[in-house]
Amino acid sequence: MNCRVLIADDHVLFNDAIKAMLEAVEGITVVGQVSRGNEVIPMIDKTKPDICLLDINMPGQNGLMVAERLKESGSATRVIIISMYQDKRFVTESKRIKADGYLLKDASKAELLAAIEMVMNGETFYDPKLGKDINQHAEDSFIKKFNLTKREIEIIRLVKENMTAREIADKLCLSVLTIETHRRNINLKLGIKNTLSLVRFAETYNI
Amino acid sequence: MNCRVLIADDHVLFNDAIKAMLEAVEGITVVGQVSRGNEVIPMIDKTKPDICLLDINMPGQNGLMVAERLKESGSATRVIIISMYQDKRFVTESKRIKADGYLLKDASKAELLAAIEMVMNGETFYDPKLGKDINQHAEDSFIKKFNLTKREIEIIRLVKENMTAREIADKLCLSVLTIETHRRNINLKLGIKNTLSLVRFAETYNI
DNA sequence: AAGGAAATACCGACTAGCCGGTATTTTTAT
DNA sequence: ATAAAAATACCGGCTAGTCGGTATTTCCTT
Repeated sequence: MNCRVLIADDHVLFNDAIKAMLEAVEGITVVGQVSRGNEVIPMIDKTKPDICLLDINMPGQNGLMVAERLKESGSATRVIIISMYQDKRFVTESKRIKADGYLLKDASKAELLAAIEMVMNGETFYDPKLGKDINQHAEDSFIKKFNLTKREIEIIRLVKENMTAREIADKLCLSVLTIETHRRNINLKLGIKNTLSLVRFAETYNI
Repeated sequence: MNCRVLIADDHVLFNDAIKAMLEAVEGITVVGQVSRGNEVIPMIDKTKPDICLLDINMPGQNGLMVAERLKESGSATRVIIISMYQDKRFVTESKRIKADGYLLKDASKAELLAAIEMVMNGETFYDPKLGKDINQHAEDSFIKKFNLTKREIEIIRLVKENMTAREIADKLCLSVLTIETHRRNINLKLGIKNTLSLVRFAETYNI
């Protein structure tokens, strides 16, 4: 397959690097790169790429808005959103505007190439790390890695939502003392001492 | 020149792309890539790179803390901070810990190569786009928007580093009661009630 | 059925943070 | 020089969380 790709990210270094990486791949041509949202569509009109790799944060115009306008115009160019955000809101919005893919910057080169191939084949590719099922899998391996129980993980999630032990106790119909014991055990297992560390841990491991 | 480079960024895609881009350059070898802060120094010990390209935001340990520890240990590996932040505070901190370079992700491939060459020649390279007026202005407008004082912002930063009021008091040679008063005033101004909210605020507004 | 793990809940004591306030000193702006 | 803002520090009282422990019940695995 021969695939023409346009890269759009506000970080020129990222653009340059992705271009170098993709151009080493048989069958992929990088036709251009832009770093401002409002440069994307004019460049697409000019170079007619098969796929546009599109960051969300860009000066000039937001990547999702660009993608929406592109799709509304009936363009043949497919769009893969490349984002650092795992945030469900961005994923949901990407699906609403019918973006052809959504990849996290945590993804590997291999995953990017897989996304490009699937999208070229007319399929969509949403990063497997997004969504509930990945959370289930993560939860299983996560439980094993840190020896956390299901209840502990549930409580970690509620702490992450900025709930106090009392609020968590009320929500789960348990004693506040139970919650505090769980938190103590969690802190022991994770080697941490306070709420902020726990929340950061939860964010790092995407609980 | 033959230059061995280690890449450290939490986004694997960025790592993979930078690796591909650098390996196409005569005289540069990528000896490894890591995506967690606490993996950096063990990998440096193992691969002995000439230069480490180091992001600031990484799980496990902050890139600047890693760089500081590296410099303090007398390592021969030079450090170029690669950051999306133009923020003067990061630049200042990079200089304080004697990082060999600081490059924005807005920089181009050519600029990265120039930085690598200068640093290999024993010079430092701080991205020319960095400048006082932008960051000073950003901080000024931030102060105005939330009506925060300089001391309050300083304390917010230390809270973000997970320091207790007592630890902050010791560090600033003030009474813990002073710190608690500042925190009270901060919470009042921002309309928040606890440490987690404060830290999230600080992260959202990039303090 | 039995044993082990998870979950629940409590005790006492401590640190940390929050919340209402007041007051004085220092620094900055006019 | 003066006024205002910022910074500093304290009082009393509260909630929240942490830390050492123990004990019982429920659930799951063997």
